[in-house]
Amino acid sequence: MVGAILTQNTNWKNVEKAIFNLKQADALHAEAILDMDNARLRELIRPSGFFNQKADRLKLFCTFYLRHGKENGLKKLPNPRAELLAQKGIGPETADSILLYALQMPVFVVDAYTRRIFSRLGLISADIDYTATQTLFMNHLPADVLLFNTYHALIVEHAKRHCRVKPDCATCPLLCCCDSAISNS
DNA sequence: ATCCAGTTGG
DNA sequence: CCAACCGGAT
Repeated sequence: MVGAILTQNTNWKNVEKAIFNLKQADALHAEAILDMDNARLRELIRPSGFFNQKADRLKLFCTFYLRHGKENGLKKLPNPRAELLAQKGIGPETADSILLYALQMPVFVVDAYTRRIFSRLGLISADIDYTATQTLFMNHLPADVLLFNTYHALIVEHAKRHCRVKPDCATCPLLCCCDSAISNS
C-alpha cells in the first residue's frame, strides 16, 4: 500500500529505495509512520520524489487504514474502492493497485502504460478514460487475481522495454499486430 | 493545463 | 546531458 502511493508518477526503482529506508528505520507500518514527524518522513521517502505531498498522503492514508482495522477491515467494507477514492491522494490507479496487490481483490489496474500500448496497437482510442479502459479489460477477462496481477506486470514490463514514449519497435514482439509500428529505427 | 521533485538509464 | 518515470490535486 505504501508502494502504491509512493509510485505515483515515479519509477519503481526509486520507490524501492524509499521503502528500504522505511524498513531500515523499522517504520514500514502505519503506527510508525504516524508517529514520525513530517521532516523525518520526508527524508526517508525522498528518493521517490514529490516527497512533500507523499509524506502528507502517506499519513492521511495510515490514519484511514487504522481507522478501518487494517487489511481485514478494509476488505470487509461494503465498497472498499469508494472508501479509498474518498481519501485525498488516492486516485483510481492507486486505489485499484491497493485492491489488487494488497487486498487480493480481482480488479484490473489501468495505468498510462496500458492506454499507451493498447491505443498504439489500435485496440482502444487514444482519449479513452480510466474507467472505460478498465471496463473493457474486465469485460473480456475472467475476474482472477493472479491473472490481473500478472497481466498488469507484463504491461509495465512491455512499456519499459519497447513501448516507451519514444518506442523501440525494431525488436518489439507485438510488431506484427501494431497499427503504430515504426518500420525502421 | 500546471505543479509536485529526485533518480535513473540511454 | 536529458528524457522518462506503474498519478493526483488544483
